[in-house]
Amino acid sequence: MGRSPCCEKVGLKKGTWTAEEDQKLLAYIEEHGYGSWKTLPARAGLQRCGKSCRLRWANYLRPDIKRGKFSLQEEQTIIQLHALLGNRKKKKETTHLPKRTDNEIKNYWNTHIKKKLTKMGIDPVTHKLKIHALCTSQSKYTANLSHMAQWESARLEAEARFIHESKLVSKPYHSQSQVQLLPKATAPLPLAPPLPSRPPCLDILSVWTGEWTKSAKDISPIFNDFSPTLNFSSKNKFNTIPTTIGHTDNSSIMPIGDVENSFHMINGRIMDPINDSIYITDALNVPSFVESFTDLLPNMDGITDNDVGSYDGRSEENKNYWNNELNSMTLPMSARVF
DNA sequence: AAACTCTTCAACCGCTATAGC
DNA sequence: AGCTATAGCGGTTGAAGAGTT
Repeated sequence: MGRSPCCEKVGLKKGTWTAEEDQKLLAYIEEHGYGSWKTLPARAGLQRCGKSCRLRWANYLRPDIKRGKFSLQEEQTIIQLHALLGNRKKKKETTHLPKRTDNEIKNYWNTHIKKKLTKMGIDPVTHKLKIHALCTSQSKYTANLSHMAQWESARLEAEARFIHESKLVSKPYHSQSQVQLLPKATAPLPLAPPLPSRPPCLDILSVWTGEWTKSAKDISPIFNDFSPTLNFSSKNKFNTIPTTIGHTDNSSIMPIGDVENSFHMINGRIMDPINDSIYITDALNVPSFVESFTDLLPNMDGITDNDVGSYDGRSEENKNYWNNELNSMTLPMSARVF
């Protein structure tokens, strides 16, 4: 009762659309607009069900659709969002790729990205290591990639929490972080919750970028010495590097500049592997986490690398997006990874 | 050049969510 | 509150083209 009969049941046409049908649908929508898909086919003179017309319009005839090969930027956005949101959020992905249809994104994920991740030894569903991959001749390479995929997945979860927590703690602790800039003789800092900075880390997307231009054979040597600790590098264009970091006892404020350092992440804090002490990032020099993270989720159509520097105007919109996303997302304790 | 296999992607299916009565 | 109509989503299918033998 509740469902409208399908095309088959009412004897309507199915299958590939003809140019003539397209023309009829376009002409009708241009004149009357779309909506009320149930009655539209009859009024437009089409032997199709409304659902078929709606899909044809949404996935093919709509004038603002971008066609052709996906760009690296688009691929990265899809992977990033898939890692965070999973399969059931194609609609969210289309909001970041407004000129691509959900069907196109879904197809591209299934036929290209999923396959490529699998080839790299990464489970496209969990973004984690596929056990059997370790048995292959490229075991070290695939293990490294998988390791990074797990870190990426864990990082995304942690970052989502950071946003949430930052909404609660960022203002009260701003003054404390400023104390860090004072000379060593000032009062010791209290232990603060992690500030909403984005720790630099290896990024699976960087590997993906490499895959665009290099074969696995070419890039595998880079990861031969990959260790269980995060390898921080300022060379990654996606990372925002804090200019200073310091111990919680304020005994030193250590500039890191271009120096590569290895740290552990424990409970969302950056840990010194030698002293096992906690670093606090300099909030004055680090963009808010929301700003740095949402830089990974650009609506970049038509925007070149040169434009990125003046792209700050979107941050407010993106903050709102991620706030909404977090409000709709629950992060159980079991999901905590650090 | 023919037969076969693989890949891609438009279109469909079946389900859920939601609005309106 | 319950029913119906409609929109929209994820999963799947199959035709067509590309690639391989």
